[in-house]
Amino acid sequence: MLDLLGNLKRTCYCGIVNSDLVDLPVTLMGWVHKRRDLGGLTFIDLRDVSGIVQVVVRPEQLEASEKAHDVRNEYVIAVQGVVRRRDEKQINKNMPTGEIEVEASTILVLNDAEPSPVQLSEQNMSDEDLRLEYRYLDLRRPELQKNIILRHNMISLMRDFMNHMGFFEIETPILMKSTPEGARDYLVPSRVQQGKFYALPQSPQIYKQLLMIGGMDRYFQIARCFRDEDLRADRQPEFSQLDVEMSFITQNDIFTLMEAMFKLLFKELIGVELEMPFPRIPYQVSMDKYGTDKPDLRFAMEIEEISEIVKDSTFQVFQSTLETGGVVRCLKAPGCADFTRKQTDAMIDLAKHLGGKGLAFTKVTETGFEGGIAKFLTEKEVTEISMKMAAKPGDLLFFGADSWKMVCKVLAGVRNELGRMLKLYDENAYAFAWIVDFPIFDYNEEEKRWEPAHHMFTLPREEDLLYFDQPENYGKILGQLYDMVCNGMELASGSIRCHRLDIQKRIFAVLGFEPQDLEEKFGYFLNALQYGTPPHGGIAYGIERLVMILSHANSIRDVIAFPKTLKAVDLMSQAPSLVANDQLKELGIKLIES
RNA sequence: GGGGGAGUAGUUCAGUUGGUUAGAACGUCUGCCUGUCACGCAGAAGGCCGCGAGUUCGAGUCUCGUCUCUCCCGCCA
Repeated sequence: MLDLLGNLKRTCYCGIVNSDLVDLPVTLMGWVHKRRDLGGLTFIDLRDVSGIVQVVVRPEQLEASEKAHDVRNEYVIAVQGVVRRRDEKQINKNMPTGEIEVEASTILVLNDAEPSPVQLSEQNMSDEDLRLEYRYLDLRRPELQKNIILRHNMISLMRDFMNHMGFFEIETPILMKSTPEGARDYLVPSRVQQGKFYALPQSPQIYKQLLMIGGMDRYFQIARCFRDEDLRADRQPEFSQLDVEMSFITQNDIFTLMEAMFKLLFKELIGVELEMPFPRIPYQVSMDKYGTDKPDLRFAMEIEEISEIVKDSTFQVFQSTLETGGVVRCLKAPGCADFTRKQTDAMIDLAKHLGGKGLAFTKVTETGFEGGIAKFLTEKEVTEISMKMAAKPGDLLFFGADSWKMVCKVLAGVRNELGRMLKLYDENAYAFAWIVDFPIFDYNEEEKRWEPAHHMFTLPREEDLLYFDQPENYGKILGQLYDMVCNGMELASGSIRCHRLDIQKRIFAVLGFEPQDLEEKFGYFLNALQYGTPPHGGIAYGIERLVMILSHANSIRDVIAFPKTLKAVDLMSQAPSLVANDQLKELGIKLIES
């Protein structure tokens, strides 16, 4: 028999019942986490969002006792009772509320529950697809609730901080014009304007710049963004950004502001004191040392270029690589000379997996190099490589020989894998950095044209403006672009924007935009630039990635209340779904038979 | 679009070289139990071995295809 709540008021959360409340009456409401029925005595672990407390029901309380026998896991109940201190022998040290318990006088069964199709205990978790189908049950897991609440607390702190610093929170449209540069747009058909489509924002980039032109001075938004690209463990089709833009500032102002925010976030949320300021590493330096623009700086291992040393090498792979304009670079795995065949093979597989042709290696011994490609190297080469790499007996050297880009990718992958395997860092460490001075343009070899390396509304460094007249030097034009990275993850990306129409036009010229195309796609924005655009810049943070870092979550799905699978499906609601023909007809849309 | 991993009771998993009736634990149900907290004890129900072909006297096991989930590459200015 189910009870109704009536006028009963909850007086306390389960997880915060403590010894201060001993002998006081409480009314608790929550879910039956676990029932232990001893025949006479019944214990109920009662759970709500705050935690779990043990309720004890004595047989003398006839009605309550009867109900306690009948409840099952996940029933929703209300308990009226008195807080009691447990006897010394009965204290449960594994429970935050283990020193007390609630002696029930009445129990109301507010709702019953079918047996859960998913395992709710953390030890023996059900497969993720099943948990996603029953996400509302999965959300009852304290671990997941913790992440979602951490996310709330973080956003709340961000709002307070931005507000305190004089920013206005302004919402920008969700239905906007499609700009097919960059990621694929999610399109929304218009009924009123048949045959036309809105796009969901990939980011509010253009709007926030227009807000600066509009004189709003300092803007922020917790912005929902949408990208119709394939998913990853850290990528969902919809995600949130802390989007920030400010006028009359320099790159350094943004760094200072954001460092202050991070100091606050880490202190308040996880009690970590971050060291300030974060190191600033030029893009080129990061690529040279770590092979990536999002280096994991929790460990020191660095890559060295040895092309010059092996330029006359008889080793076929090095020779042909260098002849075709490639590079040879080396990564030292300290103390790894005892790697088994299986382990080195695993590294070679990783290299191939990342797109490389392979991975050369050799072991460093007292007398020189041994194994792998040792037999192809001259004594002089061995000496010089040893010196350059500061190699010691017992080390293992990996060599990447390919185009510069590919060597970077492969050795960066190997470096990260070694870091993980050899546990070269403290899991709880945070190594932040600003990566700065990105090039604005990147040459696409296949299509023989220049592409924006990051984004095209960026102000070039003043000293690089002369390169716009020198096509051979387009690649040297660096922008006032910056990323914040932490533990090998890109947390934020931003730039000082191009507020000058003349410079912006030169950028578009390099990218080869046809005037008509430009007008159609960005006309309204370029037009706006000519009416007094203040110097401005900003940054955008991936909210989910930040929560992942703070909570040590392995998957972005663990920090989103209702995430989608890698195929962009919501397993619970089965979105996306087919729609009725009438609905399509109204929109003027006809599906192609396939 | 490409490559790897996974799919067996409600759930998590085991299942040998292809060989009788596919097992365990948790959960569920029934009964007993007044200090449990992974409560205990006795019993029971519960299976399209993802799906479809094929090989075979015989397939959970081998082959091919397919679907789903996952990790990575491409992609993500």
